[in-house]
Amino acid sequence: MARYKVGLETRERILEATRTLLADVGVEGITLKAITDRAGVRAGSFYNLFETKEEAVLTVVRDAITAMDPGDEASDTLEDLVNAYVTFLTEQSSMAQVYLQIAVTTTSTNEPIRKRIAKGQQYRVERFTSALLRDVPHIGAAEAKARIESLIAALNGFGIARHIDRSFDLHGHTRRMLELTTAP
Amino acid sequence: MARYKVGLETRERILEATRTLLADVGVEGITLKAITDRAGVRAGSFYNLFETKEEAVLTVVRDAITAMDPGDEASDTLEDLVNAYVTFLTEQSSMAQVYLQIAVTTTSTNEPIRKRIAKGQQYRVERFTSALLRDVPHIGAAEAKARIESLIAALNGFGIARHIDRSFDLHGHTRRMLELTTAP
DNA sequence: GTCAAATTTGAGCATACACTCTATTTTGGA
DNA sequence: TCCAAAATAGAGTGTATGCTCAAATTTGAC
Repeated sequence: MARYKVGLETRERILEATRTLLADVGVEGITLKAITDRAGVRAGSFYNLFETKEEAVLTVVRDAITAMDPGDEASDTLEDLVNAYVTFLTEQSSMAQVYLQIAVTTTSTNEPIRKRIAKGQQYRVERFTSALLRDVPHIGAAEAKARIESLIAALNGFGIARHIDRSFDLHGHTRRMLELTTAP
Repeated sequence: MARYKVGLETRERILEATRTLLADVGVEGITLKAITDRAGVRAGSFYNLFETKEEAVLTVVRDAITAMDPGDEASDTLEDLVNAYVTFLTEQSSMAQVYLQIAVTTTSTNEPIRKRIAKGQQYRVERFTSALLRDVPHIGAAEAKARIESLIAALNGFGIARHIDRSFDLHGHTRRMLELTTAP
């Protein structure tokens, strides 16, 4: 448990190294050597701060899931919410990358994590649905929710498409999807 | 190189074991022991057929990418193409799962594979765009392509959403997305 | 049934891996 | 400056991992 300032900084360096390795190389590239090399520390330092390598990886995974959770601002329009999500996908790219990887690879052996992700997605659906109903109240709650579920899943698909092909027009497709979702 | 019938069958068993392990456990669970246990063979048999573990994994990856490639039928409607894709996502679930995992985790170190996936996606975009233009010719080629890119990325996002949450209505959302895409 | 080719087994090898533990160095407060 | 707590380095340990290789078994054609 880090107490001193240098320990806290080392911890953060280790987590950042783990995160960028996950994003860059994938889970198979996560060895202790790769983490410590990237963080600029040695094994002893690592184990002073984390009990196991697994603990560091799980911390990064939890951070990524938490980072993808919507904030609690009460006054956002759907457009603001969508743009914030897309901005996150593009600007926090290693965090978003870790999140998408987890979302795809989470298996029955990782049931708690899968549920955590599903819960975050449901929360996002609720928040985006509320925002949509403020914009177009007459479409009804069930229709609004269905539209938002499509929207959010599509945005995740757009994030992946952009990863595969850098020329994918993430903002253009987001705008199109937003127009279709908010159509009266 | 398998010559006898039993060798060919063993090879297929090994590939299937590798594929289902990738889908079930992810790349970190791919050890030689896990593969051979699941395939019901021993290490020597494995290495009679594959030079390295990596070769077996890459073969499975390539098979998954190839399986996701659209077929060459010339007369399909967009609805047929979309339904075939979605059926594949749901019924060939370990193959689709491997594909989505590869798509998300492919990194700069796997540039040839990323390009292979991007090429397959582009081909799918072309085929689906042609089908859309047969349905609604007046929207123009650029608009049709943009709509199809959104559609395909969204379908992939739907596949992931269903993986996270089994209650995600894949067919319902697909239908909605298809209607929006084909709107005049 | 025979027999050469193919396949399979499994003991063993080298090494990468996660981790321990002790000596040394650094930090931070008095 | 002192000193206890915290942090760090790195040699070493045990084991999991990918793979080799020779003996044994099976396959398939004649």
